[in-house]
Amino acid sequence: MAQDDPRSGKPGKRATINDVAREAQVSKKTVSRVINQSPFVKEDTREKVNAVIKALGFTPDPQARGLAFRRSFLVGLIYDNPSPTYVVNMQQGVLDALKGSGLELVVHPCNRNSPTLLEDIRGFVERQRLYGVIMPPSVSEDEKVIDLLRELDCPYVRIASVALDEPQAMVVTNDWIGAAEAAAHLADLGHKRIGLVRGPDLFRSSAVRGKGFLDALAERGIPLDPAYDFKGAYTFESGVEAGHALLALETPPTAIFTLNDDMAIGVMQAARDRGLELPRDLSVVGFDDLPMAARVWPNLTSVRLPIRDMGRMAAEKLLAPMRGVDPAKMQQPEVRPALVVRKSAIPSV
Amino acid sequence: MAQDDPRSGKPGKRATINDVAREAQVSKKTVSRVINQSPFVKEDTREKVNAVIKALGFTPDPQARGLAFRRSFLVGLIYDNPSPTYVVNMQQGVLDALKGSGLELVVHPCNRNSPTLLEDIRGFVERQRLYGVIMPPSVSEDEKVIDLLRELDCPYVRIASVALDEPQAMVVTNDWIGAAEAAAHLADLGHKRIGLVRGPDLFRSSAVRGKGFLDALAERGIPLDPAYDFKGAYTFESGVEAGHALLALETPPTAIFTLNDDMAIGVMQAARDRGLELPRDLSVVGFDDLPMAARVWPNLTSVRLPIRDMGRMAAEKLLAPMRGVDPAKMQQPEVRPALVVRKSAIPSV
DNA sequence: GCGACGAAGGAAACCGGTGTCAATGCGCTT
DNA sequence: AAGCGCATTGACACCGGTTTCCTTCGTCGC
Repeated sequence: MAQDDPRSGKPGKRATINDVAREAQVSKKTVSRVINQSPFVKEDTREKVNAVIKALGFTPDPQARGLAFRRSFLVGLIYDNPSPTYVVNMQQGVLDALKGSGLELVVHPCNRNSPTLLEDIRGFVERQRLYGVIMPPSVSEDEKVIDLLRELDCPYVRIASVALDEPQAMVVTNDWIGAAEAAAHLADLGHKRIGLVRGPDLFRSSAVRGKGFLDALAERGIPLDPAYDFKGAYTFESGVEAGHALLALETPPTAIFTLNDDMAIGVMQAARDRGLELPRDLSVVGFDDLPMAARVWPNLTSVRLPIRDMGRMAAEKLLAPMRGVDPAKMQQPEVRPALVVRKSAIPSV
Repeated sequence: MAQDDPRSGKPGKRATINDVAREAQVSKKTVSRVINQSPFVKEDTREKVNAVIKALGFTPDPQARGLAFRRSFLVGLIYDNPSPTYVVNMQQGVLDALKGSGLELVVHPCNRNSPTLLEDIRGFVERQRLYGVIMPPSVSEDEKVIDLLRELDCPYVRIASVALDEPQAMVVTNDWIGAAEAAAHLADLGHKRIGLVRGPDLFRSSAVRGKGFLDALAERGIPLDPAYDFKGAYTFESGVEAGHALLALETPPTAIFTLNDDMAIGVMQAARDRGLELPRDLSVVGFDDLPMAARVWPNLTSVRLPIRDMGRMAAEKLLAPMRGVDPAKMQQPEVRPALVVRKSAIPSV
């Protein structure tokens, strides 16, 4: 029957809903019902329409659909995380989940310090009528941004190390346990004098990881000398600084746990600058397990977060309504970090 | 006058073109003309309309506009480059150029080895009616993909180390000169036995960089021992392999140039595994200048490509028609890599 | 046998812009 | 003064879907 249609097979022309309707001898509204899985279509009709859709290779136009729906089929990824690895893995995870859903991913980096942050995001979300937004830290921890999204009535999912929102709008990572495992690892290696290099307060992860570390040490009866507690900035440079500061102490630590990998590598750099041999003279453990961690010498022991999975889970939460899943009833798989033991931390002498 | 409009100031309702038309007492077509910078609008009218647009905070709906234009306001970034740093920097550059244009960036990773690559891209481009596409290597070098985009009548800009297309559809990087500078650097340091670790043939950059290296050495009368010419895979692991292969030779090279940083770091790893001390026993130079290059020990001398700028330039080429610039007449700033000298290459003993 | 009701499907308006084409008004020519 | 050409503008259909509302039909209860 397709050959009765003068336009079938003609390349360069996309089939429209009207073509399908004509070919299937139904109204376009019925085709629309089939597309949108309306339950008010007889089984026969549905099959007939689906057959024509397949024969014509029809795909509904997202723009037209979006116009009518007053909502686009675009998911925004709003991020301010400076780590390329983090961003790309997160994107990948989100795309994994979006595959086949008809949604596309629009990336939107932002700067939390910018005075125009809110206008910027408002413009983006409002103009594009986003289907939803996914945000990793630290922008996910900005309540002003969240308030804005609520005002704009834009669904969102936040990724963070603390449950800041209702479960269906959050993917929570258990950074606490990751840091605790790292601390336990160092303690088990016999270290007593363990330094801590934190991140900036702007990141909730810094506080959570720090607490995990302290709790694990406390459990083992190892105190944290306040002089061993250094506040860094999650940057390589601040790691170098931290390394020098801690290693210059009269009785320096025999091991240092940094709350991210960039700082760990900075600490290693500082140690080497000071003539120490690694890992003999200093054990180091990081957090994030960047690709770099496996490349530096000595290979860095670090805590890995399943970032891609986190992105996928966030997107799945966003899609839950579309899939007819009650988001409140979605299982909440815990995101557990894993300690990746390499060579930068060895038994204390 | 805005207060005459009962809807002005009402939050939650976006102003439409009809609101503007009513308020400005013109037809919506005229408003449309103003939006689209049509020259057939009297100056008075244009100003009046613009005033109302500003007063109402009107922004045209990209979906509606796209529907009428039969083209969306989305730019696709189709990539298969495995390096997160590369991808994120490229994204940033593209976004730099897109800022204020009303276009958004949709990311679309792909796999050149996938049998569904073409269908995948076709679906993406056709369904979204993309405004244009930007492609970095290696997918930018896939002529099947390019043919497809031409068939779909989708504007594109390719980024590559070889001029594969018309100038307005290309951003060409001069990888040749980057590699030549690296080779010259090693030669100037007194090295005579210099090894080369290439990338896979799938990447044109590998051939171009390799040629730059060979040309520079030839110019200095230094031959490349075929045994020193190793074909890697642009991966860390292949770098390790290359390092072992070259360093196991009876008279191993005193310096190794790898065509990317991942392999350089692999070579360094292999050297260390074999008991060599770096950089004393082996000089290494890489290409890409990943963030990692400045972190590893010894800090890696490498060739930096301005990836963000490349992304920006590519997007600017895509935008040229919209901006009324004749793309053939755009200046073609050459993308020159720069050798970043660090500590991994030192004078030959 | 008849009205009520729910399922199934269709006609027309609508989402918010753009294209087409004709109408208007103006200055200038002849 | 009529005619002409150009700059400006608007009416209306259209882009490709969805929503609203209405019709039709088969079935059920009384």
